[in-house]
Amino acid sequence: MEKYDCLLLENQLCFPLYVASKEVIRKYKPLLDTLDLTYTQYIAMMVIWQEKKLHVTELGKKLYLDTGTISPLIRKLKEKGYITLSRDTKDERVQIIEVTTLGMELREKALAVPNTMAKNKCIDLTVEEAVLLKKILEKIIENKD
Amino acid sequence: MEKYDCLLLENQLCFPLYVASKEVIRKYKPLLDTLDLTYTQYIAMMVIWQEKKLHVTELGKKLYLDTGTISPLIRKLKEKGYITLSRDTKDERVQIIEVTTLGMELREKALAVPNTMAKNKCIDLTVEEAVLLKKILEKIIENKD
DNA sequence: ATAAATTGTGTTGTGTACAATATAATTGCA
DNA sequence: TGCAATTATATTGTACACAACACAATTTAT
Repeated sequence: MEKYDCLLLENQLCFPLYVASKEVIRKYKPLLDTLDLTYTQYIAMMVIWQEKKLHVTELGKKLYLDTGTISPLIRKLKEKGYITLSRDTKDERVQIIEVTTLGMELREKALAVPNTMAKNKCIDLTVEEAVLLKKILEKIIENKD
Repeated sequence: MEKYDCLLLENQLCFPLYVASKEVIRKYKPLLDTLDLTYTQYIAMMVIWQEKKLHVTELGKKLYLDTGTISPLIRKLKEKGYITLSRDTKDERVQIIEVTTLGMELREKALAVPNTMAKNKCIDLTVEEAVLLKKILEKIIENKD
């Protein structure tokens, strides 16, 4: 055991985590391109499809994203016509995101994304591995200070 | 089982992967700040500390990074004085990265990073979980087209 | 009621990421 | 040999990602 072993790339856990994350997002890219969505826009739309109507802050919290990321993101989704933005009359600071008809139509097309990912075995793990991986990742995420 | 369940954020594997990766990098940030390194610069230095001398393309391959990312990255490391850049006389296209004395001194300070991460249980997993996680992540990475 | 603290959002600056394109140097092959 | 293909790298453009700062609206405490 050498003194510098702890600084070898191959001994890091953070590095395969970082690479795997990017690789998986890369696998999504060709599918998302057909919807004219980026990965971040895609996960944002997932929340919006489910909630139909929510605050910008709620979206940021669910996605673990900063306002500096969320602000331009929702502007893009609005430009594409998938959402509308308005202010809460009760609290003028709050911006309300609402999905449009076009946005809900996109959901139908988006069904092809997880289906194709599964069919093409883009993340080729056994069910047990996938379940375990998800559990361990969630443990890391919960471990936030 | 609803038709749209496959589009729920909580049913994705990609999302916790993406969040966990960012969270772990976020944990490194205060430690890396003391070295005036970003996370990407840190993993680049790991390879450079190990190899002492290598080509830009080799570095990119090891880090799974594009030239568009590597180019400005090594420029920064050169500005900080941790590496020198020169051209291979045998092949003028090739740019050679070499670690400087200052770069090797940084390695000593950098030992504190993995040590502190471990001490503070920044990724608080059991040894079995960590080993398993690494193995599953590497399986995902190998599954590249 | 009013100053202080908090909340919700936006902006700016720095640093990735990567696709697409460009270009010069080198290699391979007819 | 000469030219096409390949290789190594750089640049440009788009889109995050987040820290730091700003600011207005709201809430809290006195």
